[in-house]
Order: sequence, then structure tokens, then C-alpha cells
Amino acid sequence: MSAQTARGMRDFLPEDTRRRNRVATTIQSVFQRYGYEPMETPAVERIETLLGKYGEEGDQLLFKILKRGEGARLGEVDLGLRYDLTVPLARVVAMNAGKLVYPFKRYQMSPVWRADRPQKGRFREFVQCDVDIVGTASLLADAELIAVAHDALTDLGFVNEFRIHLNHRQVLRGIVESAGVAVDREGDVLVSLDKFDKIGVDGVCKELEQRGFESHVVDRLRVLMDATDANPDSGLDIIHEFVQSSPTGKVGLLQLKEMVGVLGAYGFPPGSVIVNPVLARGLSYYTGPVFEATISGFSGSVAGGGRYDNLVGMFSGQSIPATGISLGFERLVVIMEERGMFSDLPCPVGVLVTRMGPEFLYDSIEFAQQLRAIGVSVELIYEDRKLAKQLKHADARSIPVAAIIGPDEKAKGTVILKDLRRGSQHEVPRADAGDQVKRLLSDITGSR
RNA sequence: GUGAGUGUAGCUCAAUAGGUAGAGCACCGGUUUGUGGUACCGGUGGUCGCGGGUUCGAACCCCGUCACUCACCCCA
Repeated sequence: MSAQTARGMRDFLPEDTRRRNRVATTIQSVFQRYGYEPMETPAVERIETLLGKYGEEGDQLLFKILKRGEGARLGEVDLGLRYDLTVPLARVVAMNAGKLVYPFKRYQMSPVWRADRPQKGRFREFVQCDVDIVGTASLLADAELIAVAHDALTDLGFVNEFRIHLNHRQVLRGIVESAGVAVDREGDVLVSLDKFDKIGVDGVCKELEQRGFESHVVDRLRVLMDATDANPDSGLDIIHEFVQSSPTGKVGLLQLKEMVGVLGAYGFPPGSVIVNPVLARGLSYYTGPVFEATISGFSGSVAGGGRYDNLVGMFSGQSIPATGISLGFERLVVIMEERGMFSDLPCPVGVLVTRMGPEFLYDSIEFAQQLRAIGVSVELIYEDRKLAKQLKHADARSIPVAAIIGPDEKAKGTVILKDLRRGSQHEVPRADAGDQVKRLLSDITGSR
């Protein structure tokens, strides 16, 4: 019998959970600040809901659930674990289209499952934080999502350490068209182009050649990448040059210009949101603006999203426009742990109430309750062990204050409050102890 | 799915040319039976991932297998 989690699955011990909760509440409060409401959907969806939404690769990565009974023996599948939160949302909207108030703004933070091979910042079970706006084609919605991501990353502590990239599916189509690529090979080009950040101009060109693209196509895209590389802040101008011959591309460009204008009004620091002509994004359901957030020093994205105006229609036949972004919760946690960004998390327990012996136990319990009644988090020692051991336990748990009641204190109706960080202690009447404890705890958190 | 690396005590790691395992930290006890985080002394703890093979003898060599890590594919 091996005590081990399944591949790519993790336990979260209390310290992990404390950190994760900090990230979750920080992100949630941003979502709520913009008027999004929480929503939840089942972990399990019908398999046909999931299949065919994420491309061939995605279908391979779905965790599938065998039918019960006879079907299991035959290997029949009728259910699967959700692969993301966007497709379930589209399903919910299709199911409840008449009941919802539009624009429907919801967020969801839930685990999703992918049968991927784990690596850094990648797991088989991982939490996504999705915010979406359903029922409006307005680009204000897309811009707002960028603002939400911007605020979330900022509040988490990544001030000036991230960048949000913005592009448009129709711009990409325009670029690809004008480079002379057939529509059915657009996907291949975009997949390679998207690796620009990682493998550079030469890497992308090499890959394009390997995929069999003619040299005039590769050369054209090389010019695009060189221009982007040289002037990362001139994305709109570069796109302008590259979509002249494409009506579709021009539409996309106009929309990007509009968004850039709107984003200007949000007042973000220069360079934190940029138009990136080579940002592609893999998922096939995007139809308009696409966005992605990166953090300096981390390869890969920490957020991604875009407009998907046709996804709801796949379920109901009734097309409803929608746009959304997903924050990569796990990657953010990984990066924040690496960079020591949780060092300010306080110990959840404020006071350890020690005990001196059987005859003083009830005093300790009464005192613990006295503190709990005023909202202090208190832990009581269960075993009758020597005081040194009890204080050691407080250390192990980083509890900042110990309360000691022995024969002397019992006789006088006092308690010793010991500040374990400083090593100082003083004896106070038990009636005043609540205020003293609160003062001590606020001193300790304030002085950090 | 592909490739590379690593699996020895709870954790981080040692073990000299194959001779049946050791340190630090942690834990427990003591120096201090009312005071932790510093010091000193002692102690518990290991089927060397698992299975086979070579050998008088394997943690070490060979084969297989599993797990983890990293990278690719793809993605958060």
C-alpha cells in the first residue's frame, strides 16, 4: 500500500492552504469590486459537452469516466471531468438563457482536470479563476477584463512585474492572409508564431520551414517578428502595415485601436498593457480580442483569455456573444512561493494557553474561553507536559503569545502573558487580560 | 505521447575501486520537575523506490518496472 497522491494531484497542508486562501481572497475581492458574482458548476460534465471544444489535443487530455455497470466492462464513457470553466459556462448560459440578466457577469474559482504530464507550474488538477461577461459584444467588456487581471496581479504584489499582451483573432487572420497562407493552415502558423517569446525569431522561422511553408511566407512573418521585437510598444503601427490587404484584418485593427483608447482611460502604467501582433493563443474557440498575461522571470503565461462569440451557440443554436479571462491560480502560487511573497502571512493562532497541572486546568480553560469570547484565536494544551515543552509547541506553530496560569497566578487571579517573539512577559489581572492580549497581538503584527 | 535527470532516516544529503549504511536538521529524553527560540550530553528511527540478474559478497554493476523532477508537445 503506498501513501502517495495520484500523479499530478496534490495535498494541501494547512500552510499551503493558508497561502492559497490568501491568493483566492485577493483575486475574489478584485472580481467583486468590478461587480462579478460567484457561480459554480459540477466537476463532471456529460462527455459530449466537453468533446470537440478544445481541439484534438484537448480531447486527448480529457479525464473520462467509465459508465457504471455493464458499460464499464466494455470501456464505454459517458462523463468527463471538466477541462476548463469556460465551456461549462457556455453550457450554463445555453441552459438558462431566458433566466439570466445580461450582461451576465460571473466569476468561478474551481479545480479543473487535464491528463497532462506534470511539470513546473503544471498539474493534473489545478484551480482556474475565470471571469466572464456574457451577452454583450461591446469591447468595453474585453477592456474591463484586462483591467480586472491588471488589478488582480497588482493586488497580489506583482507591481510593475507583469505585462498584459493584447491581440485580435481577425488581425491574425489578416496577417496570415496577407502573408499568403491558406485559411486551413492558419492554425499551424499561429501555433508557431505564438512561440516567439520562447524560441525567438529564428526558432519560429525554422519551425515554419519544417512545417513546409514557402520562403516568402516565412520571410514575411520574419519581418513581422523583427518589427515586433524592435518596437514592442508599436504593435498597432506594425499591425497597420501588415493587414492593409485584408478587410478582416482591418476590422480587427479597428477594434484593437478602440480597446487601446478605452484602456488609456483606465490609467495603467505605460507598458503594462501592450498590443502584441504575435500573440496567438491556442484554444480554437476565440473569435475576437485575445489576451494573455506574463510575469517577468517566468516562462509561460499566468492568465489568458479572449472573446468567444460562437461557443454558447454550439449548445443552444442561439448565438450569444461572450468574453472572458482566466487567471492561472497555481502558477501564481508557485511564483509567489518562489519569490517569498507569503512571508507576511501571520500565524492563525494568537495565543497558546498553557497549563500547569490538573488543579489549574479549569482556570486555563476559563481563560481560553475569555479570550475566544472577544475574538482571539486560542489554542489550549491537551497533555499535561512540562512548561518547556508547551512553549516549544508554541514555537513550532509560530504562536506569538503564551498565557501561563500556575499556583501563584491562580491565587492572585492573574495570568502571565509572554510575548514569544521578544521574550518579554508580564503578569496582569485576569480581568484586564483581554485588552492586554489584543494590544500585544496588534503590536506584534504592526511591528512586522 | 516524446526526451533527459533523480530515487538512501520524517527533511536535506553523504558512503572512498562492489565488503550487509552515516551526517546535519527534525523528533524523544536529560543538563534545568514554572519558561521556548541559543548551548551541551544521550536516544529512537533505514525492506538503500520495487522486481529480477551478475558476484563469495550489490546502495554501488546489468535488465525491467514504478514514482518524482525538468524540458518538448500543448497549456493556466
